[in-house]
Amino acid sequence: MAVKSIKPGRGGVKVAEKALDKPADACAAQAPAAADLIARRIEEDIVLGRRHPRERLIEQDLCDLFQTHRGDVRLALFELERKGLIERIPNRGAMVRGLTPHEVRAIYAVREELEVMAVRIIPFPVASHEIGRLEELHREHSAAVASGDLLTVFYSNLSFHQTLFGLCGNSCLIETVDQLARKVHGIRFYANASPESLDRARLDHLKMIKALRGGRRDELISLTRRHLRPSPEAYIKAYKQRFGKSDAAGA
Amino acid sequence: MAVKSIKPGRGGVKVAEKALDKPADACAAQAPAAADLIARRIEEDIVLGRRHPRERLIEQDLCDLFQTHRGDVRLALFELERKGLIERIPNRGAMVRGLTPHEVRAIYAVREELEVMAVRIIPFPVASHEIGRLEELHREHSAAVASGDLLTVFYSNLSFHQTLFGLCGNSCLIETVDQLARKVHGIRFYANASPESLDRARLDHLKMIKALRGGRRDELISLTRRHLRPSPEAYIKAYKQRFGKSDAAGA
DNA sequence: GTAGACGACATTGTAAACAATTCTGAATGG
DNA sequence: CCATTCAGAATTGTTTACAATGTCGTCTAC
Repeated sequence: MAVKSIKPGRGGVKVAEKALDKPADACAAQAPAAADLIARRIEEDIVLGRRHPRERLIEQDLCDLFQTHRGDVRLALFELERKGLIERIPNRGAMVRGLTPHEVRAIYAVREELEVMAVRIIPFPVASHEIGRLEELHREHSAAVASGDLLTVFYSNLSFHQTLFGLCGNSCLIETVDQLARKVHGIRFYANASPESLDRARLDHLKMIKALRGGRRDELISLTRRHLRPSPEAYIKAYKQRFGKSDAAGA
Repeated sequence: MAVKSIKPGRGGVKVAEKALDKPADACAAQAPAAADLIARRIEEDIVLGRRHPRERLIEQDLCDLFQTHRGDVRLALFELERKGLIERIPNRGAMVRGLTPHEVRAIYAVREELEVMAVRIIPFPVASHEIGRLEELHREHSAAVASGDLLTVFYSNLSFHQTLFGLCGNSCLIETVDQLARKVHGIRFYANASPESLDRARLDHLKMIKALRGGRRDELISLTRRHLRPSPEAYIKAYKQRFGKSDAAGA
């Protein structure tokens, strides 16, 4: 178990640095990570309800499913744990994790703060083609709502918001907003349960687009705020009905 | 490459779920992850300047250093990439990554928003023993500043802010604030270069404690805001002197 | 009939070996 | 003297096997 050969001669530090010098500048950020895709797929399964809380995630099963080796699956699992979507117990494995009302409230409070910040710093006026993209996504979303295609509803809604917040120009903010949204994707299905909720969301989007066109920032802000409210409430209501009133949360 | 044995009989889904049932409720959140510790150590090295930008991170070297196998090191490297501290190029390896002024500005803007949110929602009045803890950390920080012990300055400053924001009670917010702070730990050394900066930070902390004791929330908020400003400016100034004025950032 | 111990098995964690990729440096030819 | 090619080596990525751990069903003793 001794140290084999710390540096076998050739690759000194100076040389090694020089080795990566060019690519560092040239091809900047791009992550076609293999294991990352698996994490994404599993995350999707979880938030779309295809994998329910408490369900176990066996490494070998996932290997067979994704046609890869355990190294990548393990990697994905660790990442999902870090994101808080699954729980891992050493030597015992991983299982998908549910959210408590307390956590949901906390997350939504931060989401509201950051999404409001995003629309607050969007440079006005917004280019017409950007608004056009939002309108197209809105049409897609509306059609899905009308036809009852919940999966498309989910994804077009996601794209709408990503596009909207993407206008703010602060990459860190965009990333953080996205990250928080992901944490609670799963509970959206509680809010999407009723057709009225879906339609209200649809109308909110329409109003947002109009406010954006009219340059009415304050209206956009209050719309953003209001738009977030129903989801956590629907989830918490369902949670209490299911598990009793053991809330243990206040903030 | 065929499927070996997807489920060899014994461990059915139902049984498997039941297997993890108890621990799920009992031992909740605790991550003594082996690989996570390595990531933490490397991160520390990076943000404390012990590893400078462009430096390569060789898996085998890290294995020898941390006395572990490549699996864990790989895991740590992927996590650090995800956090944005290092850059990984497929088949070529990892190297520590510097921040552009553009990124720094973006991160600090979000930090300001969230840290202000944190102090805004801290339940007042704050318990006396909590303020006592802050005072103790402040004393530690002051002593370190006086003696010029920059490492202790760094860590006691860190603890001070974690304790302060920890008062807000929103776990998601605490986590996100911490995460963003980590991204820019490295650039603090630019701000810490001058003794005046250190002393100003020290005085800020003192004022924060006083505002906290006096229940003057507005003052605490403006202090929090002001406290964040000098660091990015110092970094950007140093960056421009070093690399020229190729800023490419505005927000 | 039930509680506790035992053995088999499923699963995770670790280690080592192998394959693929890419960098380095020298040799060759113009 | 410089560009190109080519072999060697370092490093990463993948596969496999093995060890460690925990769970489940059963068997035995009371």
